[in-house]
Amino acid sequence: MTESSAAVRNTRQRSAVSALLGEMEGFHSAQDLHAMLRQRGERVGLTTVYRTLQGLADAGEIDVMRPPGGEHLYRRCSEGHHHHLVCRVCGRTVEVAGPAVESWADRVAAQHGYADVSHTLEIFGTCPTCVR
Amino acid sequence: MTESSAAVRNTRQRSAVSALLGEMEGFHSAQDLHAMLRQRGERVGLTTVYRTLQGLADAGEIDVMRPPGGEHLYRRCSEGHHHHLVCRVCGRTVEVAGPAVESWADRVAAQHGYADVSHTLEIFGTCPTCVR
DNA sequence: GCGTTTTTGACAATCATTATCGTTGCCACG
DNA sequence: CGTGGCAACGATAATGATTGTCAAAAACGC
Repeated sequence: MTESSAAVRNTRQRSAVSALLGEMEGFHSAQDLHAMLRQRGERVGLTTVYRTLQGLADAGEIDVMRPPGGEHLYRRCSEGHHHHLVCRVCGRTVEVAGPAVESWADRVAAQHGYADVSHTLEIFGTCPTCVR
Repeated sequence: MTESSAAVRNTRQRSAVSALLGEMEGFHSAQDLHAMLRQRGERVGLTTVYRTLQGLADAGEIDVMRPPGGEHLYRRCSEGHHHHLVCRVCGRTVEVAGPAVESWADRVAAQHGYADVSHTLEIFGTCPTCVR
């Protein structure tokens, strides 16, 4: 503890998870990602996948979504803050940005005296393909 | 089967859950509600509480929230569509309405051709009391 | 290279929710 | 008023994702 370094080490497993997310489109569950890494021959423990995903999520490098289905879905996505429009049939996802919503949320929270504000917003619908 | 009635029967348990929700403020988990019913002497099974809550949620009579913590929280709340501003420390909740957000979500979804649109929005912050 | 410290990973534990399935009670009709 | 059908109930077991544990392995700084 005499050290003050960041203490984030660069490991093979972390790179593998990060790389995989870089190639993937759409959302995947932790267990999905774990299975994919296995298929690739990467030897990574499920626990580590969870930990790595949490770390990345904390660092803001990936996005987490909690669909009604229950399991958490992770995805590497563009930097800024944004939300998702998800097809409830096929799962196709569109990233949407809503500056108006952001400011509205902050304003409302401030009106009630709430500080350190964050929010989650997800839009569900049926995409054009699945409607037909 | 010759009948076409709605087949929603009026049971003691359903009334109990509904009544309890009517008296409660704030959000409570299914298990909380179950425990409270027990304390009152109402004999209701946990399974039934879950089923009833789901039914009420489907009917739009109560609101469901899925905080990052994991468990679902239920609350009887005002009729119209609205969202919640929740203190992440003490859990105090404020109902907020955002017509602008509603229309924005619908508009964005429509732009991408999505139909049958719904959305979830929750705002988290630290309430004035907990800030100090 | 060496020691320290983080990280890993197999497994068990947790915990809310859901399924099962025999029993109970509501409701309608005779 | 009695009865039969059918939905609801409820105790328990099952599910399944996530988190905790802890010894062993690996990475980083020197």
